[in-house]
Amino acid sequence: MSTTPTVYDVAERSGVSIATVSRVYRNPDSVRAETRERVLTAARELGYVPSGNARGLASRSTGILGLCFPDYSDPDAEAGEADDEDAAMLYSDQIIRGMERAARRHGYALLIAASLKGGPESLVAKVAGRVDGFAVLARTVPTEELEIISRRQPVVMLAGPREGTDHLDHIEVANFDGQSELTRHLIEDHGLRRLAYIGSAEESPDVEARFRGYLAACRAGGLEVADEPDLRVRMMTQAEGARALDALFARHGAWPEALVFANDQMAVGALHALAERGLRVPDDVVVTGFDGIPLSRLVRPALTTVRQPMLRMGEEAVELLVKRLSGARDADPVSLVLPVSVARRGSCGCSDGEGAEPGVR
Amino acid sequence: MSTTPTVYDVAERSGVSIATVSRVYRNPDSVRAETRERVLTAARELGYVPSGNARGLASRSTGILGLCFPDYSDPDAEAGEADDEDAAMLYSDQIIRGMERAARRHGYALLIAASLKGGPESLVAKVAGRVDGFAVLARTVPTEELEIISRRQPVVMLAGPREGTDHLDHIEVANFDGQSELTRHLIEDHGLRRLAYIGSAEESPDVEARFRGYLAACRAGGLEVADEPDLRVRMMTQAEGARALDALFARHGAWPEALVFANDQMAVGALHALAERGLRVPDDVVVTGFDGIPLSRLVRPALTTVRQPMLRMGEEAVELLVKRLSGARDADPVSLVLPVSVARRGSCGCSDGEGAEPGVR
DNA sequence: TTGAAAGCGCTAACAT
DNA sequence: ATGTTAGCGCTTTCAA
Repeated sequence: MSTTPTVYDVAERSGVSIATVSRVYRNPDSVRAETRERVLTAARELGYVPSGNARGLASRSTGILGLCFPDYSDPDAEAGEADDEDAAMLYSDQIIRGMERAARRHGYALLIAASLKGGPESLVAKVAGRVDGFAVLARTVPTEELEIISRRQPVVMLAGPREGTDHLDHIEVANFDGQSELTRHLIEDHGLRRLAYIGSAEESPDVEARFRGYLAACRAGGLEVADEPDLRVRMMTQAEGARALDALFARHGAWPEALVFANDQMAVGALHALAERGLRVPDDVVVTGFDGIPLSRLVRPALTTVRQPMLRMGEEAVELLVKRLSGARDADPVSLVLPVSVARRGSCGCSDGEGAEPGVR
Repeated sequence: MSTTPTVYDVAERSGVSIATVSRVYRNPDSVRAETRERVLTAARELGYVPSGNARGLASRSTGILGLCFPDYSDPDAEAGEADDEDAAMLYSDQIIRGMERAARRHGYALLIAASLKGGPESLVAKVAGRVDGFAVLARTVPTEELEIISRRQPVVMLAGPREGTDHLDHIEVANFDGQSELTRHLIEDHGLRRLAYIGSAEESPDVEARFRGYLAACRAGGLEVADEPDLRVRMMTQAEGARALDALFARHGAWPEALVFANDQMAVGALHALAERGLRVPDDVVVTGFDGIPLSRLVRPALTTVRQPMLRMGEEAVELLVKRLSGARDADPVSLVLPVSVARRGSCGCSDGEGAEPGVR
């Protein structure tokens, strides 16, 4: 681990110029085979590895794509080793996976970084300075900052609404459509009329879109509903989902026929709490979620929910970036809305047997 | 997205030297507040973002740690959207998570890349050239190549045996101990004597270590066992786990009292297949796994298994790298063996109620 | 096919 | 507190 060999060392040892050494790596065919071997041998003997930094600097490109996502670290979470599945974390895991896969196909590596505010050197700047283009999960970075950076390099915004970032490529999921289709299913196919919606206090645009989808379906179905969710929780966790029941019990005269949760975590928590109270799902009350996390298939009854294609979101993000990087730099901003699908399972009264559920009884 | 502003542009616009611009970013306090503001303003107006490449080149460090892992892309896997949980993928997800978390704590970002062989520019070289240090999942990269690279920068090897990489830092999990403790539990605490071990055809060192742990415990318990697993499957998937039963049925005169699988996936598959055959677990036959994937808690009966601390593995890897990077470059190679813990659950006949199993009934 | 030389954008002494 | 000046290790014309 002494000194780091450079092109000069390799050049000297193999008796060629540094230009030739460079060529051997960038465009092997442009060098006579014999020379090439000589260079490669010298490189191996010296333990030479090209410096990505120098390369990037000279060629103005890094071969790296980036992803910035929010810091989900949960103060409470430190407790258990094998934590309970955190939806947000699963969410970003999937996106990472999707991006990595697609990036690899295109010959890129992936740089990931969770937000963490610091001096003038914010997270994005760090990432931005090291990649050819990157994706940002909504609400990770001030839009103003993104505006500046996107003048330099392709940026694609993931999830959230487009507000204030019309100049950026953008990918979102059909939250509105998904929730409204699910709600329509409850109303029309199951004939339910007393629904309750449990959303979150924090005004996440995605969650709001879901609620609006719910509202639209309710109204289309002739139900009268307030402009506000029946309940807003703080965290969208299982625990809060379970607790939500108490709040609803306390508040409602008429117990609803269906509990429409803004995500799966809460719905699963509710499922659990309902069981403890001796209420049966879906017979006594219908429960639905949103996201389609793996757990939603595993609980009994399996959770009716809306599946989000998060892996695909990561892949699409990379496709968009790559497209920009190979020419279409000044094309108009693209806005993709990925379709979702309603998974009709046991918790709304649909058959529990949609396909095999391998390994779980 | 026209030309990219540099320190020179910012310096000129704010009437200072490039050195001052640099200082504003690297060490804000060393610049008079007024000057700093002027620079920052100019930078904002210009849309300036420091080039990570130039920085890295000049300062000989990137602020990035890396991870290379195998390409798990499964030819068959393209089928289902929300695939069935792939153990290998979960494995690397966890490590990524752990590394990202720890890296962030230390102010590093994380560069991830799955293997993919190419010309003289192999994956590692690409990663290596862009990070201050990195971790490699065993069997991702030829040891020879690692040998060369590790002369330049810290490398830590994850999982696998240490063979041929004694000069590298290394972290592994106590596969032997875990499997032997689990086996001991079956023999001593449950009084079982006819066990069958299902391993894999591919000679993964980790899996071999598990088998050796099994053997050791069997012999310590006075059982006579062959030097080979009772069965070797090709893929360690749920499907193969289920199929393993047929093979065992066909081969054995005496049906074993316990099926000891080399991982959870297979064990879960077997659980399923046993249920279909009307065999009850653990009454008719005991089943155990290895890994402690989330699914292992969710199946019924819950799977007795050995939990691997993969998240922690990622964290420890970063700690090791950071330590090397801050001085201890020439210290002797470290070899960590992370302890595992046996999760005694329903499938071996232990109480099914180890702690709450939130949300699942 | 190969070499010479001019940067790429920044940091880090060393001056002032 | 701020400016000057060398590089950092590579890619890339332009010549030979």
